[in-house]
Amino acid sequence: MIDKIFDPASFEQRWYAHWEQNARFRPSRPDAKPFTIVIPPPNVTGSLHIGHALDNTLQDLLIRWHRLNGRDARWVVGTDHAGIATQMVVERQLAESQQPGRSAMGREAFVEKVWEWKAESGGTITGQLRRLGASCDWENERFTMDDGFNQAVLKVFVELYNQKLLYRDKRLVNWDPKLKTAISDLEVETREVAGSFTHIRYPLADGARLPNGADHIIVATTRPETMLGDTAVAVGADDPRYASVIGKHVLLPITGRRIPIIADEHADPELGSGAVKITPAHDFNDWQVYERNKAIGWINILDAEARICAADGVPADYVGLAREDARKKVVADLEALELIERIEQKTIQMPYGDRSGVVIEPWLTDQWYVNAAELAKDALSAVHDGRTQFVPKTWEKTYFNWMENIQPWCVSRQLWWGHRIPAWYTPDGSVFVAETEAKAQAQAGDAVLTRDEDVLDTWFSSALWPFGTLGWPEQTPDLARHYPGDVLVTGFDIIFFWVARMMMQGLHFMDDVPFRTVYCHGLVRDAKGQKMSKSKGNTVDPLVLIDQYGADALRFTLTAMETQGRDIKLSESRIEGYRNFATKLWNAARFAQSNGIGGSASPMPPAASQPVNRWIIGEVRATARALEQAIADFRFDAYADAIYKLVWSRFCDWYLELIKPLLSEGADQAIAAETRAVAGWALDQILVMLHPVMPFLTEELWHRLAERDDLILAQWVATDAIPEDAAASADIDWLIGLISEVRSARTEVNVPPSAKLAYAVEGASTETQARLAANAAVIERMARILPGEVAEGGRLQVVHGEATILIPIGDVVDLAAEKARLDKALTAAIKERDALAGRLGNPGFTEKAKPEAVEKAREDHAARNAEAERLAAALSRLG
RNA sequence: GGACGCGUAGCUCAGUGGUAGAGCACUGUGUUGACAUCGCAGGGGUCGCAGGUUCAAUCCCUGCCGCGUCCA
Repeated sequence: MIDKIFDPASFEQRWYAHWEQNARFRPSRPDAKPFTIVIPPPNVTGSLHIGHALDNTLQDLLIRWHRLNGRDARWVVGTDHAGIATQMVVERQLAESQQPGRSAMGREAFVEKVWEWKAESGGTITGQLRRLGASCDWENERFTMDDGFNQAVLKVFVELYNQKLLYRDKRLVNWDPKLKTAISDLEVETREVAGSFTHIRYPLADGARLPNGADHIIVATTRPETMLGDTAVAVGADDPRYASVIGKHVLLPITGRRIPIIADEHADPELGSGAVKITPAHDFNDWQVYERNKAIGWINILDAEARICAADGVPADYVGLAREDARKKVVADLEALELIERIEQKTIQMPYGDRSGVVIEPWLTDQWYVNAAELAKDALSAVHDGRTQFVPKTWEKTYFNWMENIQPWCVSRQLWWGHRIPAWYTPDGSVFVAETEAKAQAQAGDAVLTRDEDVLDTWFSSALWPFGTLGWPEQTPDLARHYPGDVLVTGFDIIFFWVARMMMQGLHFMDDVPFRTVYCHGLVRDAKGQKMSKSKGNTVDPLVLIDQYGADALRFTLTAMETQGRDIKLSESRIEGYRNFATKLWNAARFAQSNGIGGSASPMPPAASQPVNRWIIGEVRATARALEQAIADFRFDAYADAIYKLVWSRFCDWYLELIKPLLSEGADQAIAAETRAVAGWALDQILVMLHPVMPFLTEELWHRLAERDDLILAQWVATDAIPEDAAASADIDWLIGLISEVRSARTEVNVPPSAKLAYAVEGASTETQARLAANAAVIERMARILPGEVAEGGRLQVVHGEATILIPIGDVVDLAAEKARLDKALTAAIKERDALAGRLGNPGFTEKAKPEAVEKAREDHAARNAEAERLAAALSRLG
């Protein structure tokens, strides 16, 4: 029996364990068409946040739907080693437990610690995905640092190197002085902060003067300390203020160095003084200037932690100062020299590391780069020609824009946790790249080799996820079968980080796109629309919501709120509402069971003679069609809405109520049997259709209603085999309309719900009379009226179609209220009738509008006109 | 500065070239042994503003205002 109380916690985890233990997530379907999704691998350090809940709910919906539709559905799962994030977590833990730090314990011991940590804590997120109901292929769970993946990474690195698409280069990188590693452009976020713009006078050397007589050039900077590394001052070639001093020098204060005045396009005469200081080693633009004017050279004045280091002209008392302290000291020293023109307070843009939160320093180092521009070519054309499609399409523009302006990708990181770069150096600096040290040694001959200390950017391996997880570089059957994947579901925020790079690597190494469709969902925000963040304290923990409302309710909420191209503002009342929806279905199933309605024997609808049964079969069919369309269109909200309406507004509100008389004692046995069969079938189809969204509840009810195989592997609704039944729809629509109107009329004139009244009918067609007779029991039950003697006097008049139902209510009647009610209905009918008449009277409409629109207007006009007449007649009878 | 998105009921959001919808909230009410996590009935919107196209615009076009995001 189905319990009276609906308690999702009592069965959710039980069903998950059952499915997983019985290999339900990946049934053997060798002959079926594959359907493949690769999960965006969560960080192994991670715990499930609401964004994961959304992302994985949508993926699970697709996977379960296709599984029900007979596909060989495979959801490839695993976790990402998350280089920086994981290293930070473990380092923090070491610090908290007073253990020796990373550098104290050394590389090998530290990496060992991280593996230990992963073994202990790395399973958190996968456990949480299970709570959500994610039906992943856990038997083939992968990790971006497992043996197979390591092979893939090595092979990709070596091949790209041999193809000259990956190279070592000395250039400015985004240096994170806290983490002491290079990071990529994408890991830098620009923030606006309050800062100052310091205008400095650089004295001209050798007695030179500007045309205006000045003995100095004014340059302005937000970072005065970098002047210690200046190697030139640039001015516009045609700038009359400075043309005469180009080629001459200034005496760089504090350092005493002479640096040249050069002409370069970087100096914009329109901006400020028109002259700019050039610090090639600490500014991206200035490095470009150096590239055009190599003679000026460059001077590095910062160490890895962004402290001033010893360099040409840097006074000894600066060495070792943090950049902020050096800035103050430079300003103070310049002030003492009376070389500060002025200091302007203004908002400035500063680069910050997205992980460390500290100011990023452009720093000159040797790093490994991928020639992303080359790899981007095919990745661009693959989207242009539709081999991969973005949904919603608008994200394609974002993708194009970035891909068309892509910069070399810095892939080396000065970390210990990650894939160590397979490059070896000889003492004289020659480099050998190979998959193993032995192979490198073979290339290097007798030379002593030292391996590169660095590891690869985490995204370097993530980019291989769609094929690395399927066994590549081995040519496995899995790879042949499941690459390319069908859909990638992800947040738009990682289009650059991940999607673009998977496209590049997939096309390069597999010669095909990694997925046919990229579905980008929005961000989950709090109820006020604020981005959720730990620092704001407005995060919601999906696990808490699951405990409170059940995973199904959370899943339904996220599905219903996922509309294309919009972020989700999550409100708890919505989750509560869908928990109530689950309760509603639970109770409907309980009712079914108590009336002898059980599981159906076949996916085909039972033979049905009764209009109400034929009608619900049609409603199931229409809903299944709508759901199929919703899946085809990736309209998750439409999926949720359609099944919600069927369950609540059709099945529960009407069907179950309409069949109650058919099941009552003394009812026709054959009709009752038919009704039980149809009701059982319809309820089963509801469970099937709802299963992708609410897997736990539906599986539980599926088994409570009958003993049978699991719902997760059931068959989707056989829509093709179900004919349309317009006659049944017309019958039931008429009936629902009648009951609704009678109820409404009763309420408006304050007839107590308990009063059961007699009625007569006027002007009814034979069809209507037949319908009234056929549905007498239901009309009595739901409208609380039954045929009887109708006396003159106060009566309620309900106009429904061509018929008017007369319900005498004698002294109970509130004549004024009834008059007002009819008046209101009449006014509405007249208003619409006249609007339609106006349209039909307009030759422009009748001549130019589509014929079917004109026809519909004529029909509507006639119907409204007739209704108005009957309402007027009813009013006049009232007197 | 460039690009994109969004302004529809009190709130959160669907939607359509031809009478505007849902959930929640609100009001009134409780007859039927599935369900008060419920039922029934109801109120509430010049669809941001201004032009244009059209027989017809909330929907298409242009401009403006407001909000947001990404890139520089």
